[in-house]
Amino acid sequence: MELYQLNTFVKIADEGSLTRAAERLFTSQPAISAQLKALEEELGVALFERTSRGMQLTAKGRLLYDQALETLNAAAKLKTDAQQLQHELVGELHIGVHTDFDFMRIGELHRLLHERHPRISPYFVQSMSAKILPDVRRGGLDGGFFFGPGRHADLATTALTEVALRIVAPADWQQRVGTASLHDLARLPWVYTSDTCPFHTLNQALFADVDEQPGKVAYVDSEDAVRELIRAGAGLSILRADDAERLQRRGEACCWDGEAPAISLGFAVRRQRIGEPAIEALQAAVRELWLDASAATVRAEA
Amino acid sequence: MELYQLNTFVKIADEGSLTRAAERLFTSQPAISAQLKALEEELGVALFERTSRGMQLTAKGRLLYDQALETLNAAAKLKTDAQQLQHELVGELHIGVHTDFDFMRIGELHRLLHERHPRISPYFVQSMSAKILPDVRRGGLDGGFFFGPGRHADLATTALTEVALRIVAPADWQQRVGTASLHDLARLPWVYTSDTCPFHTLNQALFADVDEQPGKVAYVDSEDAVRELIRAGAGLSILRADDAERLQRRGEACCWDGEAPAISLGFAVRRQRIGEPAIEALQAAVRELWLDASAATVRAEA
DNA sequence: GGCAGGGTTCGGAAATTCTGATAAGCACAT
DNA sequence: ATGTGCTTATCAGAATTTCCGAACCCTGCC
Repeated sequence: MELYQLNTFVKIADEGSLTRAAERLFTSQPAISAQLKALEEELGVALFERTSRGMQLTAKGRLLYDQALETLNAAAKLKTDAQQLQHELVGELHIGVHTDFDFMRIGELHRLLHERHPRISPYFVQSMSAKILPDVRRGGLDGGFFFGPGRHADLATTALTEVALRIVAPADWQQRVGTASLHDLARLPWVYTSDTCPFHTLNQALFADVDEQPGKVAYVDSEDAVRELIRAGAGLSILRADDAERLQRRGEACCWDGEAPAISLGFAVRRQRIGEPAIEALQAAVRELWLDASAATVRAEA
Repeated sequence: MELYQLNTFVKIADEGSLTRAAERLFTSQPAISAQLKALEEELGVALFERTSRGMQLTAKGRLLYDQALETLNAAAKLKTDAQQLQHELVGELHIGVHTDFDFMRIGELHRLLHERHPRISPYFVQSMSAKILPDVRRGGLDGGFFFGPGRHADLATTALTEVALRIVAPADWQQRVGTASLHDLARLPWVYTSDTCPFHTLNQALFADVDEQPGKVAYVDSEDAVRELIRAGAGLSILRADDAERLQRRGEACCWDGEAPAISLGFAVRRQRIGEPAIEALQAAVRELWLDASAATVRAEA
């Protein structure tokens, strides 16, 4: 039993005649006669009554007609859906996000992707720069944001912007930190997210001139934890300037007045996968969001 | 796009391998490779990712897999349903009933037919002997009950039973009718259902000896109307004995004490259609109900 | 009785599908 | 590195299926 047989079955029933059905199917009358005969034999049911004026559905034929139509409709839908999919991007994108979702404008990114490619399901996974880049390289993530240089032979990275940083301390350290020099700060206890964290690298660069290594150090595994330790008075840390100033406004921390270097925000995908439509779409959306002038304007207005 | 292609699509997806799918489909690996290729080209969608260890559904393939399965299931259901129908009787039977449904045990007949042939829809149409037989001959009815001889070259009739009749009169005619002779009755007004009604013929036979024709006559078109006219005091009529006696018990009529001939109850189908399974089934059910000893017993017990 | 319009059957042609051998790619073990 | 074992892709020719055109049969109608 094949679809073309069901189709001729339905057409014969609609037309009530082999001859007319043959015309509508652009074939010869004996051809569809044979198709129908084969179908009837396979089903073991006489679908039509042959009269001298054409073909008339039998009672059984009428019962099966609806099911034939259903089957054909299911097949037709499959085909049109497939051809719809032809030029669409479909699938999942796993995207590593290394810091606050709102700062990273993940909502906007999601909307952008969904508008252009409604059949792509993005998964945003919170992680750290230090874990995101290896995950992208290994294929666990399709793309990811990161701080720092991010130089890898097999990663294609896009520099998005520079993010201002500040050195923050617990709120009641205002006295100790206010006028301190870098040299002074180095003696105080520090908190990092991990030793592969780009902030850590940055820090070491910061103290390269000062030949003094930070005193007591705590390692935690998220920026949330850093903020918490600062609130708890554990030590200094480097945070995004906006983050730091918000803490200060709330009285949960104080900022060191001196210069802290900016860090570059980037987005990485595997170099090997460049050319894949979904990867291209992802990169395009990220670039549009962070680099495109018009998008930036929209953001400023919002 | 054909069902066999959808089937191999699904099988490949299930097995994750062309080779294994080929085995399950009892064909060669190149054959299904070609089938899949043709399907993918027609849909314009890559359904699988070819890896060195087999075939893996793409995201689009996964979306279309369900629809392919649905289509195949619809087709499979069509086929099994057809093969189910193969040995079933399907269709409508229009059956003419010329007198009370309960007396004709139409409920039992329906139950009998439905048990044996659940896909047959019987339509019981109330009519009169005089209309039923021509309708059966013309094909408007598939079968019908009738009173009287029912001799027709193109009808196959089954004699079911003899039905006792009685002559009834309005309740307050007790005096006029009680000891009357046929000769007396002939002078009184009569009511018939129609002049082609077998009762009418019967009546004329009844008065053949008596050379006196019934006096005033009313024609109506149903037994209900006859009963109504008797209640209204319009005239005499012939009714089934059970019917007549029931009227008498209720005080709505009185019965003439003399002999009234019985009339034969028959069932007719077109002779030409003997051999058609549905017609045979109908005849069989009617005969079983009216002629079969065991069925008669059951009726007596009930 | 002939005609027209319908469906069926037939042999040969055309198209499709299948097969078996072969090639080529990848993973894993040696 | 090399070989082995697995996979899928491709090809030419064989096998099968489907199709066409011409016959034929049946029925209803003139």
